Amino acid sequence: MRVLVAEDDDRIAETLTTSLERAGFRVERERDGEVAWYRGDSETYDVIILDLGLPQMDGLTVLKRWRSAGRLTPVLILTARGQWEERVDGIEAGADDYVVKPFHVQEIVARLRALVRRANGLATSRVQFGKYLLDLRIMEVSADGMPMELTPQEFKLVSYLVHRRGQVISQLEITEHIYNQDYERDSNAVEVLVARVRKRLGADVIKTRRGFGYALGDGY
Amino acid sequence: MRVLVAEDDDRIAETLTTSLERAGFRVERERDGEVAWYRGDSETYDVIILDLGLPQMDGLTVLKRWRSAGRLTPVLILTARGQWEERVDGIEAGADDYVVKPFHVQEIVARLRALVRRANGLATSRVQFGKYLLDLRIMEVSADGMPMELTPQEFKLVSYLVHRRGQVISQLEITEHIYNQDYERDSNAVEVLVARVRKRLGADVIKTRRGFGYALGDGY
DNA sequence: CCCCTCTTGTCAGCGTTTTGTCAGCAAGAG
DNA sequence: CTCTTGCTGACAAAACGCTGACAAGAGGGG
Repeated sequence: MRVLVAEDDDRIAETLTTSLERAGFRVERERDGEVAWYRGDSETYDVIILDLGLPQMDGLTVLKRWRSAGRLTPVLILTARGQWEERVDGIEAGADDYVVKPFHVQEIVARLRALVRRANGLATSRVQFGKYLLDLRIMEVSADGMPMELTPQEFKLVSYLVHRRGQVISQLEITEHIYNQDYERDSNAVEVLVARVRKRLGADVIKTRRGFGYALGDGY
Repeated sequence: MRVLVAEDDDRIAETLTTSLERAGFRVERERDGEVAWYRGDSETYDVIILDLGLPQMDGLTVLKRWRSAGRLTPVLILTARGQWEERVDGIEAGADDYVVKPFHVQEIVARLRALVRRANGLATSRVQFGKYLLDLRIMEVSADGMPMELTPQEFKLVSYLVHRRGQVISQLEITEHIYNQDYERDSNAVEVLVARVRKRLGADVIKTRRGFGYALGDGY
């Protein structure tokens, strides 16, 4: 889960960052509206948190530009208490949800999860794949009610593959989505991780497309 | 991946060149706006890096000319810090992304990759050619649902030919687009590759135009 | 505070597949 | 017929991904 936090207040941004990272998101932060705009335009995030009062280019403009360029990444906006017109404007500009400052971080996390789910077209936070059930809320994969005891990193990998079911995903893409930016070019961490997941869920859960990447196995 | 770097500052150009080459791009460099325009107009690059302050003809003009001539090659522009209007102008002139100088080279590389992905992916992820279906999402060519098991290099060749369907493509062009910079001028690697694809998909999928190059066969 | 456990990245070694090279051959053009 | 261009099969090198072992770091319990 890759999330962009566009927020100029350092304290807020840091609170968000730590909580989101703890919740398993990969956070990138931007304090300038214009820069935030082009990152949201050129990169693929799973969800974006957007403060409306940004320097350089205000959040509403940023959002409108994304939408008019066809970017459908779910956006959650942050507004100050009492500024209800802002919220209305935001929703009309294409925001998917909003949270009022000051906020509870858990609330943000919950809303983000909901947004991502909705965007993926998954009705619930629980997804069935093959004989397994992936539950995003409790971060668990189970089979017939029996939990599978995945480690956090393994869980991230499975979530991402399930999320992009039906596609082949390169090692680079996996690295970018489940690791923080410090990725070494020649590391076989992903391969090892895949092996570990296979050892737990069965070898055919993840299939290898040599030279291309990985995908969920047939029937998953 | 073929990239044109239009930049008059030697130091910047060299930094870019080495990093891009290390990242697997095939780099061509031009320091003069007018020449850059001509090359971008007559050659086919996968992506172009364009400095706006070029001698002879400024970058914005170059870009506008390409766009009005229908060249859709993704362009990333380089602007100086603080030149906010430049960026807006650039985007409106048809740039796909921009980076502010001074920049981190890794950032450029990441952006280029994103651009190329977007440009290739946005076109269409599934294309029918003859009895075959090319699916970029799962990196597979299939006939009646039966996957054809192409190797990565074979797949790249087919993708490129399909992408430029109806045109005759020289061996040099193929080399430039599907190999990294290290191509030996006297190598028959492309011929061998063509032979391998023919062995898999049938001899008439690719036809030879002796002395000129290759093209997709009639009916494909 | 120490010790134990769990997680995770790194590494070296291995088997397999992929790919470039080469030499000889076939075929088209003149 | 000759010359040039492209094709083919064999081979070897390189790339790719898998595995088991190891060690550093995080976290928990005593």
